[in-house]
Amino acid sequence: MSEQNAPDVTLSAGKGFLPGLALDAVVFGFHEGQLKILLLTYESGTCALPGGFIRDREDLNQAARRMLFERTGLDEIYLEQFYTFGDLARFDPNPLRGIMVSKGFTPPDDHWLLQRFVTVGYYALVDFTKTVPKTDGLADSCSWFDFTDMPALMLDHRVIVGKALETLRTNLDHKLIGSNLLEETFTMADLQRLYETILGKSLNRSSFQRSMLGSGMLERIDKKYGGGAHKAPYVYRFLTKE
Amino acid sequence: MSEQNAPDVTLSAGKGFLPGLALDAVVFGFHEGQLKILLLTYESGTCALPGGFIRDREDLNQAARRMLFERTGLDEIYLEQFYTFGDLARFDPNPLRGIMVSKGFTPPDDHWLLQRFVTVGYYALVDFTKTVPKTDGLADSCSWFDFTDMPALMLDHRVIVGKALETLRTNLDHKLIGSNLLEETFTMADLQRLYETILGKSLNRSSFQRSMLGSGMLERIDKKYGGGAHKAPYVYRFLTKE
DNA sequence: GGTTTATTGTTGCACTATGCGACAATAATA
DNA sequence: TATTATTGTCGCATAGTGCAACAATAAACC
Repeated sequence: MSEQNAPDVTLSAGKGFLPGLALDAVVFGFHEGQLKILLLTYESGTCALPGGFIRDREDLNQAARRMLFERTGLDEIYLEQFYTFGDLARFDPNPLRGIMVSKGFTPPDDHWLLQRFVTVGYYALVDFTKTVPKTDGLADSCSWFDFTDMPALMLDHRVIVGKALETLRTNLDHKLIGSNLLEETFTMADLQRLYETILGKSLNRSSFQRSMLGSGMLERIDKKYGGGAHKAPYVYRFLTKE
Repeated sequence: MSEQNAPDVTLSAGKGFLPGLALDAVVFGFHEGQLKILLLTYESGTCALPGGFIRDREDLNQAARRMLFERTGLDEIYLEQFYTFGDLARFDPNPLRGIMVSKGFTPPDDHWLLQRFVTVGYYALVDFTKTVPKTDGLADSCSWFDFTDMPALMLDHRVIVGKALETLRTNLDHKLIGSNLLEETFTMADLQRLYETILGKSLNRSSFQRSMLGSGMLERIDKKYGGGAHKAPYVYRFLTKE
């Protein structure tokens, strides 16, 4: 749980929000051959997933979209709920208390944000180039990190990230994951690098090309010149935007 | 959400439980070629999924196991969380109020069970022959229904069942679903019937047999005599109990 | 301008997985 | 003893994929 939206939320005694329930999002991006993740950093030094709370009269999934819009400036994000984390062990008020104290606010022990929270995990796929990360009230910054070079995260957020990646991997073939992480047009090499990065293993080039072309998801558009001292690759676009 | 465990829970004002959060389980069984589902029936005529609440000092998944043990008498159940339902539209106190009234208890409008609940969905696979269904405080009975002949369900429970089946289908190959729904030993025809029932389509017999044997999951044990006027089939057992 | 270099698009071959049909084996029944 | 229904297995056609090879070619180099 990343109890953001402070100070308004911090001071509100939780009024207007569902009690004990939060949501956290693993926001994936892809840029220059690197898988990226959006994280909040705090003055106290810790890092966390962007998260939020659910309003009294708001769908759970809608709350996730609202929170993501606040963090990324993006509407119509590819978003999927993947798991709800409710272990008792994730109940530890200290990290958040430290953050609040470093912001000059010393909460009482029974502050609503310091109670036990169950959190619903979402993962989102966004176009890195179109995202405008924006911090929330408590955090110091909201920014991209290389997935392979992630800092330590608050509470069980690392576990949440792990499960998100796992889900992303198993969904890679069936859902239009590429079309949400890449820009409008891309080369076959771009697409393969994305797949290899997500799966964490290298793929055979000709097999990959054949299967992608055979799937009928791609439209070949142009040729891309200026890519280096070699044959110019075709540029593709996804046919099926869902 | 099936707010069971009454009357104790009903009258407790929700003390000792996480507020606004419930869990519901889609319990699958398989018997005589039929997929089964465990449902609660109420005096008021409605039916619902077995469900429960999470204690203050209890893991979410542990609460699901506890609730399932109470309903089925089974420990060590194959259990998987698949989705959390939090639409505002599922907030409708009337069905539950009706149930309580039919039990002779007229709750105030602000009764804790009549507030909005988010529910975490689980599906469970159990050995039909070993299950001893047991009702809870509010329900009239807890019993098996043919999956193909399910009554109308309370609130959005039908949607929950649908998503559970969907998850079950996609997991059918990768997880040891057969070993949890069948008895210790079975014939290849039994196993194929299970797969066909879950997938909702017929499979080619020889291909199915070849792929199952090729997977290395099965151990051939005996021959089963007395099955009819035909060649006796082999009896198999799953090698990998996880 | 000719040559080199790196990358791309494509094809052939081997291997595996699977749908489908066929056939012999066989346990109970008539 | 013959019949019947079901089972275990095999052969063939087809689709998908890993791997290697090869020609095409845009930029860089001399």
